[in-house]
Amino acid sequence: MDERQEKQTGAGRPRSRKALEAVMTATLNLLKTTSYNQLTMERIAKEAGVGKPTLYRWWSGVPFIVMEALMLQAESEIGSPDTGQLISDVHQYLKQTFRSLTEGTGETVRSLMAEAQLNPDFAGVFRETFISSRRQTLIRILERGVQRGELPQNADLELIADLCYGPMWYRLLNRHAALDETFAASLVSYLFDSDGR
Amino acid sequence: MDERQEKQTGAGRPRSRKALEAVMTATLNLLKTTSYNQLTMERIAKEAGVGKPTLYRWWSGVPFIVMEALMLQAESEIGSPDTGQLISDVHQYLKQTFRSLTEGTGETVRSLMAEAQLNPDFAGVFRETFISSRRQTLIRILERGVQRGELPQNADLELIADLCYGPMWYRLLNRHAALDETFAASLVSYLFDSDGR
Amino acid sequence: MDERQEKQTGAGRPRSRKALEAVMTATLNLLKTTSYNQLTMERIAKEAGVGKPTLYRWWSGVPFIVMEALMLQAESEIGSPDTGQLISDVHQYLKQTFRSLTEGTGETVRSLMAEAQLNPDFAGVFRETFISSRRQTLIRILERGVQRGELPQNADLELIADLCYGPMWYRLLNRHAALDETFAASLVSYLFDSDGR
Amino acid sequence: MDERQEKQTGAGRPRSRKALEAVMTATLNLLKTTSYNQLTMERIAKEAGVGKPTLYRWWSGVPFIVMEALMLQAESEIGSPDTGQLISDVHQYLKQTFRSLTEGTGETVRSLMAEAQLNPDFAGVFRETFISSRRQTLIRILERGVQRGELPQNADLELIADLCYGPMWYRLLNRHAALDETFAASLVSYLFDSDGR
DNA sequence: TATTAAGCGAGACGGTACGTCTTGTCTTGGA
DNA sequence: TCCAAGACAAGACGTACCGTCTCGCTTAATA
Repeated sequence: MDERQEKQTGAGRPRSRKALEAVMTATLNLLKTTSYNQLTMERIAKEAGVGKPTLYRWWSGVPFIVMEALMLQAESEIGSPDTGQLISDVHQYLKQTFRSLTEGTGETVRSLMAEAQLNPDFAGVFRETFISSRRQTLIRILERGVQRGELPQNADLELIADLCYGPMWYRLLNRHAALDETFAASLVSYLFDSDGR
Repeated sequence: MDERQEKQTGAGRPRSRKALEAVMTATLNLLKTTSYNQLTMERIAKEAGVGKPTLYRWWSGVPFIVMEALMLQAESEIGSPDTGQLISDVHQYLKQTFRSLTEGTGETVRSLMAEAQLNPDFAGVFRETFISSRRQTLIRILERGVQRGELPQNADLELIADLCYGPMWYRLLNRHAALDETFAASLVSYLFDSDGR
Repeated sequence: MDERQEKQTGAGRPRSRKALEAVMTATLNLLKTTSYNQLTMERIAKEAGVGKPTLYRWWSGVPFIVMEALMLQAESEIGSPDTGQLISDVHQYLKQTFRSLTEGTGETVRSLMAEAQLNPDFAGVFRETFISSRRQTLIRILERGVQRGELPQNADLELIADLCYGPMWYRLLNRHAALDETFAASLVSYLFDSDGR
Repeated sequence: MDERQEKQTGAGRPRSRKALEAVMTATLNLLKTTSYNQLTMERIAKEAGVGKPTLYRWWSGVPFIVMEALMLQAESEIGSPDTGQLISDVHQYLKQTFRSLTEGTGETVRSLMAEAQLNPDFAGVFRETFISSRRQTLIRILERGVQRGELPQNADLELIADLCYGPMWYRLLNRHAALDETFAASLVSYLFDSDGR
């Protein structure tokens, strides 16, 4: 994922791990006190005590830095539950995800999704790095459901994934209702429990 | 929708209809050839042959202009189908909406949603003016379904609306799959047809 | 000097004397609280409760209004002394002029002179209307001195006028020293009193 | 005269000599074809091929740039004559000064003096940098006259300086008569030659 | 151990867009 | 018929960031 610290062919000073860490820390600090759209390369550089060229050497813009900082922070915060039952796996997973968004990173995640719409260079990276991995986790949970016979062999897992993630993103972005446990329960119930209708 | 030209309390030159129209036209023209995030107040002013202060007198920024232009263009493009049957009403409505997004305004709508994430001043206006009206249309369709007995009296219409709009926005923003007729059909089938699973 | 309030030939609403007076009053009021270069046509119009086009109908810019207001205010504030003696006439006249500048209009007069440098349209009017009349007053005092034999028949009165007014303007504009009575006395003494050297 | 390029405390890209020179050249060029009050920061930036922030980094406005350009151009154009005689020294000095103003920089100098009246930030700098140095030159000439006994020990040199510079500025600003050699001669004669009256 | 070249901070650079201000003209409706 | 109110096109203002560049200092692997 990161070919940056290798090479080191001949002489010369190696790249400073310290600078990278300072940037990540500074970014997370700034996100605590200011909103995403107030972040600029200049501010991050100043806060991290790092030169702008250093920033540009390793990242091509603010959203790339923020995404990396976010993934570094949230690393393995959300696991993949395996209770042996589809409904409770999905329920668990959604609850975890909602909580993570509500309590912490929601604002920033919203901003990154927004950035991905406006910045084509970032869009691809964001989807393949950030979104895709989480979607895969859900798809794997669903696949286990198919194996167990809880879903039909020909179930459209992509559609079901959209039906789980779609409403989540919709509420996250549109803010017309909370991403709380009630919502997770209703969602799971409506989607998987025939009696829930 | 626009109470501005009514103010006209006493004296004073009234708002120039010509300038307003020039701005709307220029904005739509620019959107045809450039992407949303290349739009600037200055470019719009120049294209419309209008002074910047005139722009700022009536709109507080690019997204507000774009939203108004979009609503003016799409006025009544999407109707509210009434076939007498819930499933086909929803199907019809989603198909219409998807087509409108796919063929024309999708790019710009995505950008406005993104803007709403990054620009708090715009967020409220966007949701209350743009999103809300369309959501109401769907809710009304669902209510008719309840009246006809196609949905139970206590059905959670807000949840169902989220399950319709959520996946749409998710695909629009995340671009991992098309907003085509197949998707509309699958969605409706999964949500309302017990045999569709 | 002012052919504006006459005519009133046929029908129609007569021109408002009230508006003119309001402009003059408003201008003088504004000059009490703000500096000349903060004056704008718009601010004067607002303060006077007058439309901008009305302002432009009668004056072509801020300095023209200010000059008229100033002359209206200072009308006959400075007389032409006639003590029967050249030296005391000039001394008297300079003292009067210095006092008027120091106590009141100095700031504004400085600004008008500055404006005349930057604004060719104003330059001519300013010199012919404002400066010239005062210069003539001094020249007349000097001529009386020639008639009385206090100055030689071939005295260069223009040069002497420059020697009186020049230092005054120089100190007014350059502010390196005060325009006080001592200065008036020294000036007269150096210029007219052979023993004063 | 310019302690800016010496700062260079530690790191950082040093001030670009090229940019500085381009600005000076562009300013002098523009002054040849347009009048001072048509000069704007934007035009200078464009003509010099320099960004506006670079201009504002080093100068706080148009008059500051113009003054620097003028001083750079006129550097040591006017010397301090020393003929051994007061009258001819002053005469020489005034002739030089008049010629410089008449042939070249007069227009711009007038404008700067005007600017100093309207712009308090500029006023101080202008007087201390531009005016003061020239006044000192004249005062030194007069002091030599005192040492030689051509002027009394207690002569008021400041007054005499005002009597030389005052009429010059008066004619420069008021334009009622030329700044020619005749004027220089009359002035010197009236001020220093008892028989000249 | 000394050399040496890359990485580093700082920050100036040419640009672009911002949102505000003022100018002088115009267009209404009310008096 | 004249006016106040104020909208209009134009364009300069001074600021904030952008992404690139040029410095001189620091630092660690190579020789």
